[in-house]
Amino acid sequence: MTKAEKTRKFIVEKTAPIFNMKGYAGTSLNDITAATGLTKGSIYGNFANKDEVALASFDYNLNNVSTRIEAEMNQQTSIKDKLLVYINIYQKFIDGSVSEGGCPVLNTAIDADDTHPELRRRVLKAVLDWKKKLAQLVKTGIANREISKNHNPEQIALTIIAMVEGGIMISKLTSNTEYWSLIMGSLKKYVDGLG
Amino acid sequence: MTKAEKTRKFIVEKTAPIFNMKGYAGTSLNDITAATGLTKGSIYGNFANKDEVALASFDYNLNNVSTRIEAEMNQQTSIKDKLLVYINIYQKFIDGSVSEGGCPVLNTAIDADDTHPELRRRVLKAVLDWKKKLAQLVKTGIANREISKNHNPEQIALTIIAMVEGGIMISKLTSNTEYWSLIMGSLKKYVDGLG
DNA sequence: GAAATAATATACCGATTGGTATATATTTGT
DNA sequence: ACAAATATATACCAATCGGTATATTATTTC
Repeated sequence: MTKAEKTRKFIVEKTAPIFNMKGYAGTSLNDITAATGLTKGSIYGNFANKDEVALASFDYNLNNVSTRIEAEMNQQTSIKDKLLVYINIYQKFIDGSVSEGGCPVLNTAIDADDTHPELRRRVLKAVLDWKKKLAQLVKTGIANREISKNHNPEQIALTIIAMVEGGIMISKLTSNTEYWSLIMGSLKKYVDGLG
Repeated sequence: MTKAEKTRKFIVEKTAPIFNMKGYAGTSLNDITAATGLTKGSIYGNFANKDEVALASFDYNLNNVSTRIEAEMNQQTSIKDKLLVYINIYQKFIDGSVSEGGCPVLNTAIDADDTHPELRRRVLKAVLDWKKKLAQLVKTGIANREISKNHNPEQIALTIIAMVEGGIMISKLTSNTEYWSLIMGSLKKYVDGLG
């Protein structure tokens, strides 16, 4: 790994949480230099512009989250338990240990959908990939007879995503983890009821 | 209504959609003057600063949405139908006829939770009020025997809010109203199952 | 309708915005 | 170790940021 690659990575690691918390417009180059201790010249030696830093930061935040989820899923054997991994990592979503500032998919979707086409494109892809992955799990569950076949995999996938993201919004805003537990309780009942 | 009050209202009406779309940091005073056709002097003659315009805009957007929801609820007789009014106004949420740029509760929660304490306070109150109202409806439904008594009203309220807001995020991002229908299909099933 | 008052426009302020040209270090390959 | 290449820092740019003092124009009130 060359020096520049290391620096690029370093910049992204320090900057990604800021973009996740403050959004694209709310994050200034001054924020970036302050967080990294580097100068503007150094930032622009490694990135063409603020957009490139924001996009790399989103990719980093997304990768962080999805890697963690995937690892958690791999520890589960049944499809239903895989669909429910979100319940157990709520603390990490809310306290910031996975991604400071909450879920980058939710944050970026709201931040960018009316303002930043390229960022929107990436988060759109993230949501569609997520949906696809969950729907595939459901299909496997139907093939396994773990889930009864009268269910629509896409609908289940979308419902899970909506409950998770809506739950993150509520829990983060209210700083109330009990709310998260209640919403996830409904999600568990929903998934259990698919059998 | 004095001239100044009219102007204040006019400024908010023209500016509120911009704040809803672009967020607090993303909306500049130039945006405000461009949208109203007024000058900066006129804006600052009616508002102390950008914060006041943003707060008034949020109040306006929130009032727009909750007035519309309340009207819709009043047309329904059963508790379950009241809990499901969100389904039928999805078009208005997504196409912008209720509030351009999507749901102001969701947008402002994400925009302000890490950046703007006063705005956060207001949207927090909005969510808690919403939860309280839905929980109260559920309690009435339990008293009516429309909903069975083994249910937790607060949990039901939170679950509905999460599904609605998560559903708005997904539908708005993907511009796919079919996704909204599928998620609301799950919500309907959930509410119907409370009986 | 004139005087007092309230509302809007003009012209400006310092600070900050994203971005760049160039000089100075620092790595890297030999 | 030394040159060539790369990476970082300095110093600057025009444009825009939120905000204000003051002048001008409407609107009330008598």
